[in-house]
Amino acid sequence: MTIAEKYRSFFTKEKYEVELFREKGFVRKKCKVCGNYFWTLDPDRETCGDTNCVMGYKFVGRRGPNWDFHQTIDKWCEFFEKHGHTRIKEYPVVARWRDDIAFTIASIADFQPWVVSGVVDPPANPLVVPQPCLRFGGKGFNDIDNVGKTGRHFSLFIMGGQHAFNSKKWKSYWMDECIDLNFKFLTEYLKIPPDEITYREDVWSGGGNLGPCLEAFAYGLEIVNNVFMQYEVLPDGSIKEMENKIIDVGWGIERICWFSQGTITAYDAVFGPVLEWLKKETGVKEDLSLLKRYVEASCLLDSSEISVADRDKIVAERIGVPYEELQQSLGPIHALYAIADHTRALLFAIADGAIPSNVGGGYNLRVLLRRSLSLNDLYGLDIDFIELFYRHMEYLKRSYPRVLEAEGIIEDIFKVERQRYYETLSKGRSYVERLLKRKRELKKEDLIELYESRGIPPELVQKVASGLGIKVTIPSDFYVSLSEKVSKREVGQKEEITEALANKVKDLPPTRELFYEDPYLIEFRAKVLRIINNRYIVLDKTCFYPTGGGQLHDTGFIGNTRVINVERVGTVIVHEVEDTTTLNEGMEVICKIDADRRRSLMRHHTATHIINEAARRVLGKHVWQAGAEKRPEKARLDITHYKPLTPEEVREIEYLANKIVMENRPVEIEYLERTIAEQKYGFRIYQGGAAPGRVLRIVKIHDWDVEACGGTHCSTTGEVGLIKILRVERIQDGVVRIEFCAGEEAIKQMQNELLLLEKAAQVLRVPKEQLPDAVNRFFNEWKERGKTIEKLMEELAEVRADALISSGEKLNNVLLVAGVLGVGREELVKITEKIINREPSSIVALGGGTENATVVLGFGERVCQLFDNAKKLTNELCKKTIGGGAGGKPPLIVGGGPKRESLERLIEVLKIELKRLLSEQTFPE
RNA sequence: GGGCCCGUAGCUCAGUGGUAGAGCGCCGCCCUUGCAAGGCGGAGGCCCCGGGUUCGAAUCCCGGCGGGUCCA
Repeated sequence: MTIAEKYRSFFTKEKYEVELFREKGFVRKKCKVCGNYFWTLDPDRETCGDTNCVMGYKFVGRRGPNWDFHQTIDKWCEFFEKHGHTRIKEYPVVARWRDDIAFTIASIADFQPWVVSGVVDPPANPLVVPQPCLRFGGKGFNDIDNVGKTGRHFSLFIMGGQHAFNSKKWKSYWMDECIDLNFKFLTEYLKIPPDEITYREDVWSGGGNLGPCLEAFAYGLEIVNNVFMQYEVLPDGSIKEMENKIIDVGWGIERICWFSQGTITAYDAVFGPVLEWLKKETGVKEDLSLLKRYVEASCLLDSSEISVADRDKIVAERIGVPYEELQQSLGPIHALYAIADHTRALLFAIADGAIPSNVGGGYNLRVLLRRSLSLNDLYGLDIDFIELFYRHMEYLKRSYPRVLEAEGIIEDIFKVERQRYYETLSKGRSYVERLLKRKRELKKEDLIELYESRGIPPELVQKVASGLGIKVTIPSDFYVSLSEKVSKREVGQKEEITEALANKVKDLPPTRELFYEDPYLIEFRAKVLRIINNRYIVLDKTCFYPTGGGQLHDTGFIGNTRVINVERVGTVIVHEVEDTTTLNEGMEVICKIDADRRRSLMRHHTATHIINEAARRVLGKHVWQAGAEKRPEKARLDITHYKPLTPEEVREIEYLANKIVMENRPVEIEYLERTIAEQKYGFRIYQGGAAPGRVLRIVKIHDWDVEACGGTHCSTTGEVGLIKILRVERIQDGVVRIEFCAGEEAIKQMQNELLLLEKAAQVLRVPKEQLPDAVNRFFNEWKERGKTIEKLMEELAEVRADALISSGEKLNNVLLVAGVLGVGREELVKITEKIINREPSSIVALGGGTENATVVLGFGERVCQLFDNAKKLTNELCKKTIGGGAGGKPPLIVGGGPKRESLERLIEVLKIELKRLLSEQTFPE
């Protein structure tokens, strides 16, 4: 049972009955279909207004105010601005200020967690924001498949966020005024007759909060959900009234636009000229009446419980059109809708700095892109995707100029991804072909393996198989079996330690942070406030930097005890020390940090900021920091980039970074209120991920880089000294790791590298400048020599084989060659091969080996099959005499063992055994 | 963040503990008026790297590097 279900009975009629309902005379009724309570002006109404309850969309063909996409946004904003709201700039769809979600999934996400929890003031109150949101589903595979089919599902949609914040400090409106505004917009702007509007009661929960919500419906479409965040859920499951009560209203901008136009689907209304162009380019013409019937039937089927293929079959039956005919007729237009949606979502995501990838949120983008390509191929649409992206850009830029950020980069990303996709497909195809030639039959496990490890969907397997005349059936539960895997989350051990410490320091005042006041301070006096478990020390002030923001902690001394770790626990800084016997709570101590270590960390941190921007200038605007670590000896920076770095790019980045160092630019620190910082510098400041708190510490390298950062920095770039990139690696699709060092470490590094070269040059006795040529020559010579040796061994084996053949004894018409030679295994094998190839009626048993004993048995073609069990015999004898074993199969058996001294005896025994076996048979001449 | 798959000739890949292979491509010769095709011969391998197990590792184990893929 969900939290919302648990508290459903708590939310009684009174909790929903707003002023408007009383004033206008709304009546509360129970929906005869879904059983939910709803409010309406029409006393005869029996259903709540949800699509399923009223059996479909009822506004199609009904003309409203007829707004296009941009007009919808403008009108909607205009209405709320007229009623005291401030329109704020939308947030990116990539949620960089959050560490719990990859993409912005709702307008309220803009204000979580800092504004919602009351730590940070809202940018305006009340406010509206037409926020682009990405949703890829999460329940299952079906959700994304809805896009294009139901007429209302999008992977990217604009949520018209209407928010009002109420706290001790902030006052705004609550339910009465909210629903009042709501009703005004629906009736006055959207011109919906009042008695067509219904408000359905529901309970909303999310992120540990709970509250009543009223969903507004008209003509079978939910247009807006009014959520009132009012309660928080405590750890014991009980609820309590929140201090910050927030109005979280999400308007479906696409739905309003659709509603205002009365088109068959929302796509027709929203994509405007882009969809027109797509239709013209591809020549796709939809059968309008069939499409209308399809949407009417399809919108009733719950997408999360039924696969799209099944749904289409049901729809086909309901509207009385054969399934195949339906597919053929509507498939292309559905594909166009989906492609228009997916490419729009990709455009926004890429413009905001996301990159398709095989991990994280990037994977969702890859799925969108591949799905678009596959639909394009399936219906032979032959869409020029690059132009499509630019058409979207052209259309969207009026309301969302930031999509232009994708200009120039989106082609390259698309091309790289497209190539990868088709490579995977063609490799997959040929792999399946080979597999089928070997196996003829594929089981469910095979199909799953093909899909999971090679990305070959079962449909493709089926297609390839039928080309070879093989039938492969896809189990109906195929995708279900895939999703059955359970993922476990590991709880960090470290978390538990900090949690235990947190309880022991929570009564202490915040530690004064001297490292921010003066990053060059290395010695200070402080008072010991607390000693915990003879291991942890809290001071009243400190310049020991605690691990954070990717920068490692400082080390040093408190009094004469060594500091080995420093962590931030809430607002208190805790020092972990070796022992505390010389310290007492309350005493004053002299503390000193390891200055060299700190200096090195500062250089590495400033260098990280320099490199980050250098990479962006060299590689493109899509580059964002995806993680970083600064250690005393080196640092690493992960950046988003969609292909591996070339050596030239690496050199260019390194060069540019050092140029900034040499220009000795000032590094300035400033403290800004979060929302002011965002407005002044944009979301680029969130390079290091989510920065906590109300006030942000902004680190600014003059005319170069601005980031919210809690680290210690050099005061000018010149202090970094020198930046040396050590190596780059691609840690996953879309993320490249740059490892580098700065200052003294960089000098050491360069000296070490030079030393390596010098050592190598010395070995080859050439000047280091000639090293590449010399190494190349030596390597080639080495290869040539290997070939010569091979040839000589071949010849030698020939000679030895000759000698052995003439010295062998003939027994029962078979030539028996046995003996011990002073050669290694490889040579023994070669000699044996030569003899048995030349003498079809021969048996060879040779011993040799360099350190260990080796024996090789060979059988000529004509006697071969009579010695099937020779391996077993040899294996046993080897084990017994020389302590090893033997293997292989006739005509060649190889064995060996460590007891070299018993080799002669082994060969003797083998000879006797072989003679015995020979005498038991007769062989023709 | 987690899982799975793959690294062998220039390319696509077979080979699962015991002689490193195939197809395509490349070079030479033969056949042909020429082209296409065919026939014969040949060159071309740190079997990704480093450890370990073993008498013996392309093959098994561990680690690393490189690529692919599925899922949260």
